[in-house]
Amino acid sequence: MVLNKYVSEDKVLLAVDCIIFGFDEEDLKILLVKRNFEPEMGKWSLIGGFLREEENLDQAAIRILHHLTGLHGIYMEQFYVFSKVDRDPAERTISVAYYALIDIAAHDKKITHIDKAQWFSLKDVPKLIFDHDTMVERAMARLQQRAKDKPIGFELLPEKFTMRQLQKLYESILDKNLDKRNFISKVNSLDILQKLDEKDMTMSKKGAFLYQFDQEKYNRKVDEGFNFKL
Amino acid sequence: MVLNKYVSEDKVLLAVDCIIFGFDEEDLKILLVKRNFEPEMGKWSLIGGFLREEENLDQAAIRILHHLTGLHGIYMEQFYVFSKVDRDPAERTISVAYYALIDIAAHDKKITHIDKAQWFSLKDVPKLIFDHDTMVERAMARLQQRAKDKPIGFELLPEKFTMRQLQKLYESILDKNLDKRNFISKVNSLDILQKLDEKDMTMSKKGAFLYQFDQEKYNRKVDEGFNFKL
DNA sequence: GCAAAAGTGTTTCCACTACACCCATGA
DNA sequence: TCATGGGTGTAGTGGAAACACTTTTGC
Repeated sequence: MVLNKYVSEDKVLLAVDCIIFGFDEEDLKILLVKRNFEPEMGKWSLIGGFLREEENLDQAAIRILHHLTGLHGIYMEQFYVFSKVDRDPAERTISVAYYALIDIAAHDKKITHIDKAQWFSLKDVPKLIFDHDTMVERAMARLQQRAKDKPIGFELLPEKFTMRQLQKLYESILDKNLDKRNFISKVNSLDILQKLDEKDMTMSKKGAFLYQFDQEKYNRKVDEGFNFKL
Repeated sequence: MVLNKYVSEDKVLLAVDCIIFGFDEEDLKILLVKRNFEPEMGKWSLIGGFLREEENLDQAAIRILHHLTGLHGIYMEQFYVFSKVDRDPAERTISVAYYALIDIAAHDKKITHIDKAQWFSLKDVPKLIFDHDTMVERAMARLQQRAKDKPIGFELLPEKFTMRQLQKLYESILDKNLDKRNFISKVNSLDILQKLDEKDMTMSKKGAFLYQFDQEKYNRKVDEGFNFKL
């Protein structure tokens, strides 16, 4: 028989909040919703929900993201817990924050059906409820850090993309301009992209070659202890 | 009036577990205790406790560390949340893991009064309860990462230390040998140490100069956006 | 005088940076 | 023919790594 020895301890509500990053060829954005319950109903907020008895936090994050956006198979990573005593005025709530990376273009139809969900450029994020502003800041910092040692950028792009798109994405994440030639040779040196025979003709008359992330090659390199730095 | 709209949500126990790193001139170690309550009484465990209503997680971590070791003013950092459904067989418990860095020598007297607390070399850690092994692994990974971009190593050394000690510490953390000359010139280039006129005579006939971390200089450099990399 | 740790510089190499021109095409 | 974005190479610089000998002094 297993005794419950913890009966005298306080229990708390454990929330999961998601910072959903997207990229639309130009700008890094996050997805926000108008909160439809009290407190702070009608204000802009991250999407979130509560952990349930039968799931772990990763599962909760996936469930919440899926429930509110219809999206599956999204890259998510837990990055920090926010626990200020009065962060939620309604009740003591601890929130585990996750960030998610999605390709806006591929999933836009699914998302836009949601009432009151809207993409905001990072430069242009409104005041959010509770400590959600802090969460966004911190998610951004973590994303910048991660971008430098793991090729997560690809999660934000369509399966096929041009070098130009990739560069613009990294410029958005790192918030600085990069040199075209240097960027390309760095990326090529990683040797994790497949150059396709197709071209993207939407951006120029000449057309730009499309590339594709090669997950297998990447996995092999990770196994070999290859040290990614972008 | 603020309504509690969350009444239907599940509440959970939120634990804090601490991976306490120490360094003793030779080896990187962690502090473990023999658990004195059920379940798993008598097995080796990280120190931990539960979050209380009136505190945030950082405060809880500080309280728990202080309560079990008598130590104050210790460097601590939250690094991950563990939430597997059955991680604690007694009851659903989510654990927020912190790592702490302490100077064994300076605090050893205080710590050793604790029943059943013991330092273990990292190479030599026994099987721990629950998922504490995973926590230790992950803490170690985080420590290695942090050591590279923030001079946290000094938290593990006495106030005054020799270059040799500092090097051995970094060798322990990074788990690889470093070149003496390269290490010293890298450290010197950071320009955050004060060389003292004193020498440590315990390790050699010649004696080795003692150094001291210069917090002010460091803070100034951080403000100036200096990019630490060790 | 020798063992044991402290201290000290130089060279090599590679990765990062800066930088400018031609190409292909549709209009 | 020209405007637009696509594509390509090189030289210079700075930090990281490799590397060996002399100094001090207690025994």
